Amino acid sequence: MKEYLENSFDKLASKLPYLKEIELTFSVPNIASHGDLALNAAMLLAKKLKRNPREIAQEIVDNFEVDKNIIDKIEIAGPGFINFLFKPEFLANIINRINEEDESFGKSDRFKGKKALVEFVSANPTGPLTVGHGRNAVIGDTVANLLEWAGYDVEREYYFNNAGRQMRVLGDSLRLRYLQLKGEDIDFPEDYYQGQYLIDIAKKLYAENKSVDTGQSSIEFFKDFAEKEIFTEIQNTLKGIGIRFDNYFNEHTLYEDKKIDDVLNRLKESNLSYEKDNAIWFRLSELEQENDKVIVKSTGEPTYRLPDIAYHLTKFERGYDIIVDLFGSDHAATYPDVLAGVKALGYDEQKVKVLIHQFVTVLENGEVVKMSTRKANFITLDELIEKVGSDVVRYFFIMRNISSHLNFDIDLARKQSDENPVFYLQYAHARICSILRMTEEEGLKSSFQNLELLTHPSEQNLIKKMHQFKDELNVAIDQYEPQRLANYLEELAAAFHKFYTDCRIIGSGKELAEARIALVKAVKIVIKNGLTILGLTAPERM
RNA sequence: GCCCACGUAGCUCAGUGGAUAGAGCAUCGGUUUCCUAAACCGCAGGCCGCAGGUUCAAUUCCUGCCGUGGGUACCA
Repeated sequence: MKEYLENSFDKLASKLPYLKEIELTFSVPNIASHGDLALNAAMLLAKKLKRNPREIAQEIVDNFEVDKNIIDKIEIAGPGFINFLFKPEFLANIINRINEEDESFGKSDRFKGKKALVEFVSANPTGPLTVGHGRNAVIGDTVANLLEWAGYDVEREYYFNNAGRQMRVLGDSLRLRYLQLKGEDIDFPEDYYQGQYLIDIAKKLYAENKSVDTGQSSIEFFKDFAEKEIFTEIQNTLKGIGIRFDNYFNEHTLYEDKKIDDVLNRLKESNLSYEKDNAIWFRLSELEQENDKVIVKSTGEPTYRLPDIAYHLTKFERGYDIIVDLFGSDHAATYPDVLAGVKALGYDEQKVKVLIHQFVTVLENGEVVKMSTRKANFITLDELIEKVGSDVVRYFFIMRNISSHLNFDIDLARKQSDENPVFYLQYAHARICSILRMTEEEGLKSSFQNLELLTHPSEQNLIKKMHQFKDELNVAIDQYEPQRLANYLEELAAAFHKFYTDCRIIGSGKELAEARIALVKAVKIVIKNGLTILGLTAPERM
């Protein structure tokens, strides 16, 4: 219906040129008596035209060509709102469309032919994924799904670093655990990786081979072994919530492929770097940043900024139209430097969309669990999936605005598992499937012949809700706000459950019953598609 | 100190500058001879952190303050 008004107003603008001066936004009023869509243009124009807003509204309405088959009523209300009320028969046509388009209802080709890269998770293989990584993983995958529905060709990428100090400590931690298994009395350093998972890996190694060389030069071997085990584990965890990556990008290849040297040379040529105190500095103060920062330490080792810039250049070179980076707020400080570098080297940094999600606070037994991979004290994503299931995990991580802190109360998610919103949505779907099974037994079919019989307020409300699906989807896509879709689906499910209690199908007369079946099938499709985008299952029975 | 995000009902949180600020949970009460009660209906619950400003209109935009979290390294 929004589409219809937008097109109509495009035409109207040639008669009333001042309409071109403002952005026309049709919004769904929160009070039903205010119509189906409202336009606030008259108020916006009042000042510009120095005229009374209600008078302008009247002029707009007078010039608007009303198609009686589509629009029921136009009203001017309040300070100058123009409220449009649509003909129920017109609105009901969406039931046909949804049934026809079926599982592609909601897909668009707005960005057809465009390539997108979504980089997420990107945890280094030093331990199992935690709950915090879980939020990142689910948001990233859902954003990728949304982009796909908007027509993008999307690649999911995981960036990692398996070199450096962190990984050496990991390797040495495993070496010491291995020695402990051999019965040696080892004083395990406090700043080493304390987690049980490394003891388990040591046990596995020990079972395979009891005489591994454990001299100082063996750290590399232990590192490799730990990395391989941990990475396998990470991939299994991700598989458990339905996430797969197209690419795993190893930071190390940036060195092998001379990308790092390349960046260094280009910065130097552009006079954006200089040497001081034996280190190489990045002249960020020339790039609207606060201070210059070190990119190569006096030890010769690069700081994280250098490979990050080199990595982003490869993203540009690979020809994506849009580059999405997702990370937690603890990394929020790193990206301005990287973007400044990218821009200074001549790339369009506008293509990079940085999404920063806030932390997850995990509560268990009423207490906040502090997360640290290094310390043994963390809850793994695996444990969480095992406790509450993949669907609940995905939904909980996506149901809130990504810039809000998220409280994940494990006891609550588990204990109230039959009262949480995930099941509310899924139950609506299962209920419809059940209805369809029953009506089939009764010999009733879906029919578009008598959709005008769907006049009950609950039916009308349901139809109008379905009209909003694409709008909500577009907002979720354009604003990178997946929680929009979750909120919408809850509203749709509520509208369905209300319909279910108000309107029966079996026993309501063949014509009405068959129209209602068509309606309910459409709802099923929308819920299913929504759940699919969110990465959840749509159960047929519960 | 400085930078970023957040602050909405008892709790967890929705809310593209618009009309009477919403939902779930928790509390209390009601609905099943009938397609799944994992549902529906009702009661109650609010200085939208505080103070200014912009606007015809501010929970929404701007400034300051307070509170929470994160960042502020030749750690990533």
